[in-house]
Amino acid sequence: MHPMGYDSFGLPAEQYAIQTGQHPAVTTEANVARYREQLDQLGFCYDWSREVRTSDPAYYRWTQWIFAELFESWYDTAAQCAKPISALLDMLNSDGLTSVQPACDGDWWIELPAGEYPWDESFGGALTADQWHACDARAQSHILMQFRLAYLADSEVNWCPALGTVLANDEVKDGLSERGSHPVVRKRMRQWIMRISAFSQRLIDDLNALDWTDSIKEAQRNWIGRSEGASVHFGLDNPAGSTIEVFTTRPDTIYGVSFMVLAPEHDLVESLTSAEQKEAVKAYQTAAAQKSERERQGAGEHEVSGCFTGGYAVHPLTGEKIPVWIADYVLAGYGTGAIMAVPAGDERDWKFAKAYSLAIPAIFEGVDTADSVYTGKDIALCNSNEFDGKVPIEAIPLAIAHLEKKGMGTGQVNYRLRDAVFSRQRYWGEPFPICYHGEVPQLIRDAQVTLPPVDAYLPTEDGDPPLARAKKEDWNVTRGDRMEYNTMPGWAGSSWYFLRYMDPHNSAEFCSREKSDYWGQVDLYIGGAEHTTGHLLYSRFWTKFLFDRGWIGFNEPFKRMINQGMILGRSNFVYRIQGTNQFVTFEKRKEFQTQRLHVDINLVQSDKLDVDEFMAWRPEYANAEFILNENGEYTCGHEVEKMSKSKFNVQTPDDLVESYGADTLRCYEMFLGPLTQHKPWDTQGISGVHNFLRKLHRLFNRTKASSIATDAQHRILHKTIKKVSDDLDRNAFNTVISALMIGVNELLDAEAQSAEFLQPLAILVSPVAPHLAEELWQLSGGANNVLDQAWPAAEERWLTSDEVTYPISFNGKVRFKLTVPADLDAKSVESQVLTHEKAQDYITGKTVRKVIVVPGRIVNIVLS
RNA sequence: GCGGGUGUGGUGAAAUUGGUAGACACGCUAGAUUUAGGAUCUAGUGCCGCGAGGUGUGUGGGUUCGAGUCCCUCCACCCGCACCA
Repeated sequence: MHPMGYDSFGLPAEQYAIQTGQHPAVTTEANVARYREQLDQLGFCYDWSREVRTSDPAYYRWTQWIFAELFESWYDTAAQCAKPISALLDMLNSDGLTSVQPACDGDWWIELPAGEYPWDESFGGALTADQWHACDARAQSHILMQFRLAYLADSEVNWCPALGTVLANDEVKDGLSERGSHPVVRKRMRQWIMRISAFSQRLIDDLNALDWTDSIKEAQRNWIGRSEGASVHFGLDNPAGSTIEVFTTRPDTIYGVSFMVLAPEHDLVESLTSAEQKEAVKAYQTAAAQKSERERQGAGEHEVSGCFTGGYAVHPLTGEKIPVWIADYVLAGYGTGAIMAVPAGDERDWKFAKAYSLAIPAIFEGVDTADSVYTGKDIALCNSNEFDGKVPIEAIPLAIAHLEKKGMGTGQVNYRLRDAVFSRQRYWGEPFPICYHGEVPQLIRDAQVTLPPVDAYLPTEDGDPPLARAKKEDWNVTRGDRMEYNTMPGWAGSSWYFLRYMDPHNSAEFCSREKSDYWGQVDLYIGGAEHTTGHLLYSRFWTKFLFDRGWIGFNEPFKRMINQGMILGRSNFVYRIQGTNQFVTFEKRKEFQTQRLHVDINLVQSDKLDVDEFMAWRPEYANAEFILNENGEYTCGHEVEKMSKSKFNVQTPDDLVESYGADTLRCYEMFLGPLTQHKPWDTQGISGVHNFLRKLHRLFNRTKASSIATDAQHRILHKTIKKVSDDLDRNAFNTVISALMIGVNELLDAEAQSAEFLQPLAILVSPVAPHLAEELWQLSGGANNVLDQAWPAAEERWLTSDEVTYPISFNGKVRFKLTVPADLDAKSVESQVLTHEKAQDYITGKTVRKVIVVPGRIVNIVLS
């Protein structure tokens, strides 16, 4: 099966709709037709009866169905398996949460206030059946939401107030929106989220059985980021009885804790902060919120910053008072958003302690940590009571046991992988099959929700997503108080399409079990390594989910994968002066604070921008102003990078097909280099490949029916058959082309003229140059179609030769060549070489220490 | 900083298991042919050297009869993630 489809929801179509007012379905349709034309023109053999489009309601109906099933599922951590929510309900009704551990946030009850739920302040998550029964329907639905695999929760987004919309990281440049150069802030928003983190361990473990490159597997492991350590509770005075939970990979260093740090957004910051510190803390929090995620984490040198809350925690083992700070370097989204700081043993804690003159207790034997930090694991601990004299490898398990005994902590495994935000405030995506009764979301399962028409593809004035523009009667289904206004992200439809290929027209199921059992996993997946931490992880997640629930019989989507290299393009840039609509030429860009923006390469000739076309390109540039160079021109910057729609550096194959033909383009692309390597798109060498195809044509054009092939010609042909077959098997398409070039050159030299003899060559060429191959097949008198012919076999008798030429080397340096009968044994080769007159020149006056004869390959004579 | 990848002529690259480094092309040089050409053909083309020869796969070392290939060291560039407790 060799199918093709379109991941046809997404930003470029939506952006175009915003600019032109045309419905994205219309432009998408046109684009698909265009792609199909190009694919056909290039001679690709896809099974078009299996084509899918993620934006087709008949397809996204099943994307919606999978979402609904995720919503109706929870994860049993004991069984490591996704299960239907009905099973969890049964448990809750009989035992509460006493005998089951659903995957959830460590403090899932934190946003369910004690007053409104049947528990008090000291509730720690151990819900009883009685408490469950005491909840009303609304409360029960909120509790269940904490355990669903698709759930609603607050999450931070890039919010651009001026545009009234949420931006992707891609659309934010230097803290300003790429479009319009407006400020962007971080904002909490109610979002659909996928509980991929529940699958973390399986996503790591199951990598072992996959035939993928080690680099991709390693990158996924790092992304998932398993770390072992302990969860430790630090008590607080205020509010009395409360605790800060931290995760640490080094519980053995707990006696070196001299302060604690919370993320500025941490829930406990408010109650911890003393009256005197209130203002400073507030200011720090505001400053942190105004920084974009990129700025806060990445930008430039990491300057330490933080603020004392005025509050204190209690050390779980020593009972000492420990100051609690907030700082940027602790991330709200990782672990518990809080750390115990051990300045002696952690780089960042050490820098922080130095910057704010906090104590650095010495806990490593013979190491003075006043001047430098020690992060190794080879030195024994000191000043650590029961861990004194032990190296970390011994002390870590001891520390965990000790904390557990005292009830102050537990051993824990943490994963870096975060749950995946599944909402987009966009129009051109799958609508959710969800309506709301008040705050409570409800699934719509008896009818498919399709995208309603809207008057504009922009957010509403209140900042609601575009779908909020649809009036009640615009929706094909309306339920509850309102419909869900968000749409699904791009990766929704692309996470399962390979299953739809197996059963593309099924209107009763996403894919019948019979079909998925028949086809099984994808045997070979050729895709880009740039999807490592996105698509390739999400597909694995959804596959495991569908497997757990019994809808498919395998738990990994892609058995074997080859990562093709990216084709790189040459991008052009313009430089916008920050906060203005003024663009400065490349030569003068350093005189201003600018944002570098991609510009469509079609508007640029030899790096000179056509400013009129540029102004017409997008409405926001209609009244752009330009600062030109001395020649009155606007020069663009340039860079070679991934060829991509979002970088506006895409070159279409059309012109090349026009002047050289589709077969030349196909062959040239293969000839450029190995499949897995990145290659800049450069058409310089295309004439060489074009020449080759013309020579090939000439070879077939001068055939004579009466001609009979010589032995030498047979040897050339069969050598070529073998090389091409072998190289195709190992996906070395670049050397397939050069083997064919060599074969054709040699056959031309050998004046091959027998049409029948040349027929296998036409078949060899058919995978790389199908159009020409068909013509050659006809020219050589072949019947029917070249593509239906059996692949030629290389005959052994033409591959062997009765003679073999040995390179003769002395001390590893090749000096001359010697041709001997192929069946001559090593001993005889040796004596022939040593008695050869040319050998005497090198041997004379020296001692032959050793003679190495590698049969069929080389002879090496070691002299001293 | 962490992780991954890549380093071979002027350029894209080949060398599949440790066995003649630079196949096959592009480009370049010279010549032939042509009204002309960015067409075609012939010869040459890693570097140094008139030559014999020497030298050469990012650097330095090692293993081996033999290393682009294996081991160690360092360097450069590219990609991803960027304070992950």
